[in-house]
Amino acid sequence: MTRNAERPTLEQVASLAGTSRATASRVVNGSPRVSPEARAAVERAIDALGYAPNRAARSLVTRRSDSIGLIVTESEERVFGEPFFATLVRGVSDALAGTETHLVLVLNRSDQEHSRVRRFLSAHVDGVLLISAHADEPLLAQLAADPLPAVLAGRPLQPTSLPYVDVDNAHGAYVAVRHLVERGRSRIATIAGPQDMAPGIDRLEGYRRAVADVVGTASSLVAFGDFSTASGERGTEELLERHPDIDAIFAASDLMAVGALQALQRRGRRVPEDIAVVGFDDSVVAATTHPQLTTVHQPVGDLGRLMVQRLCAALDGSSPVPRATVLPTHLVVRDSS
Amino acid sequence: MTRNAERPTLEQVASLAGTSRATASRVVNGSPRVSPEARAAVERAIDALGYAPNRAARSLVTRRSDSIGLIVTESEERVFGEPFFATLVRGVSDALAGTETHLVLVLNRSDQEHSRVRRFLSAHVDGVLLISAHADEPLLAQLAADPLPAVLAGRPLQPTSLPYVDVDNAHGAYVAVRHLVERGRSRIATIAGPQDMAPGIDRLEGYRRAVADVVGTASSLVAFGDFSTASGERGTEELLERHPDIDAIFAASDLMAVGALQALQRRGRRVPEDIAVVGFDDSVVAATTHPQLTTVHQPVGDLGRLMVQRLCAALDGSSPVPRATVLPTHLVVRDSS
DNA sequence: GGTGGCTGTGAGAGCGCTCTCAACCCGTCT
DNA sequence: AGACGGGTTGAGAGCGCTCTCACAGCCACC
Repeated sequence: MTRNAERPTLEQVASLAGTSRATASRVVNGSPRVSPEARAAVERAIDALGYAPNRAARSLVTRRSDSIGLIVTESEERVFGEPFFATLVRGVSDALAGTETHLVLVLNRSDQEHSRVRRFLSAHVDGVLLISAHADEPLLAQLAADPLPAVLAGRPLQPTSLPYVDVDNAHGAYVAVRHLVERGRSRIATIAGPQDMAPGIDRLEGYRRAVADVVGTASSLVAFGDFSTASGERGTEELLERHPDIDAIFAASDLMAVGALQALQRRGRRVPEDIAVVGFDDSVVAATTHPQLTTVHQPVGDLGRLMVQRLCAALDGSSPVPRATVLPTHLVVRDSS
Repeated sequence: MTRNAERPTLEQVASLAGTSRATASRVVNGSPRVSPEARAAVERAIDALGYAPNRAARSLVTRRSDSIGLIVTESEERVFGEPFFATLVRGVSDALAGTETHLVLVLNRSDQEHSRVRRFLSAHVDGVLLISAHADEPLLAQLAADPLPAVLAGRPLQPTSLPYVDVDNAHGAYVAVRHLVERGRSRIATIAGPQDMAPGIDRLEGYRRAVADVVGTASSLVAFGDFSTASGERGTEELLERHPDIDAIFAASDLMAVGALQALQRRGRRVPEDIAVVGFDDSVVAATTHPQLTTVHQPVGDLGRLMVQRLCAALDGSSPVPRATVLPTHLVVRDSS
């Protein structure tokens, strides 16, 4: 384990450059108070030795870790469509690319690991990005009480002072339903998501607002699911039973929309001729169904990027951090509507 | 940024416990050379103060970072089915759960970031997990030359001394084709993946071996794709044109299988009645197609877990690290075959 | 009663870095 | 000529921890 025993230190750089360690440090950290000659000499020495600063030593004195934590709670991967996690991580990584900041990943599974996450938080990162679907996420309270800067993915359900970045779920749903109306649909039902999760609530609200905007459209064509394919099937069957005359379904997730397509096909209803279907997420599956799914796209990569930006702002205290940032969603029209 | 100014140090723990810093350190690190009384006193002090060791200070002296890097190259997320990344990370995280080791994520996008990755490697982690599809990945050579322990996901194409963990692509393909044979299919074609990637090569090899096992089966019913849906469509059309009488297609990825389903449907070929289709990956989309896709499941979570185990073995030098570890794949039979 | 080993303990060095502080050089002003 | 000020520099402390080393205490043995 004692690798890199030969890694050069700042001391060696300084002595090769013929300066003191302090001056070498100034060069490494880009201080302006260094003469051009000294700077050049140190830079030459750095190249010659292949010097890279020892992060631990630096952290010890600066009291910064130069890394941020990405905490993902268990349920998340199941709830969001699969591209979500990878795309978000990509966005976060993008935003971090120019900096020296590391991204430390913590998947928060069970309660037994909770203490681990806590210690982790307080000791090892400068800030935290939290991805959590659970409304009752105890970490939220912990983070709010901690001086550690944190940014949430998605609107939290309970009141908290922590800033968050979200996609405009309500407006996305609203636009999806308006689209169905414009296509001439008048009996538009929805399969809503869980009502203990912000996306579930907000997408249903968008649906309701759009339906209320249209005079003469019934407003109670709602079934509830859990974002899964199976629940989409169940929801569709329930809707067809209660309201056989519906001519459109807005599903609050692509997977539920897939379930709807399957249920409709089983019942012999043609999509989009008899019933139009719109999903939400613009996940991989949306392009693999038959017919291909009209769905609401959410800018997940931007979500990650913006979370980092907000966190960095909080870290260096340069600019005030807005408590809420909401990114626009947009409709992707394919063949199912 | 000067948060946690009040974080307790080992010194404070020791003084509260009435011992020296050295003894407190022994307790923290679980040394057996401490009397029960001293241990209890220190533990009480730790609880009272809410002490957590300063990682930077520890790293500085131990010369370990207690973290490992997960390096993912750009193309990867596109190539593998979407659940791949999340599931692998989950497996890695699982394996790390009991330890104090952190997981640092690096997405290696462009060449300009290459130097960043290099510095990162040499300075900040004890070991590396590399996920890379590219055969010509320059990091491979760098890692092989570096004393930094590394474990690869997937068989590397060029010869290297680095250990890797892979899933049994060839056998998975073999089993898939044998399954088609058992279902009575005799004109079995394949849409192979890119031949500059190990999974593409190995899955084709498995197909060829299975076909060779069956006397009287033609062996040149091969089209090539890039694992994407679109390439699956193209490959299917190409196959149908060249060999209109094929009665089964083994696609080297689920997405290509989806493309095949779409192309077949357009041509009015029924699946599985006229043509059976089998995919590879057991991704989310496999369960959302119509008919649902028979596919080869690969234990991606186990892949991650095992990579960590191999890396840890390399780190503590306890046991020799096998150069290759291959995990079994298995067929998931659904409706398309 | 002395020797040897074995256990538990504390003093102290030092990991590589940043940052404060005082010193220094040199040109400019009184 | 002396005082002053801005720019540049180096000495040195110290971040919180681990780990070596020496030593004190204790038992068993000759």
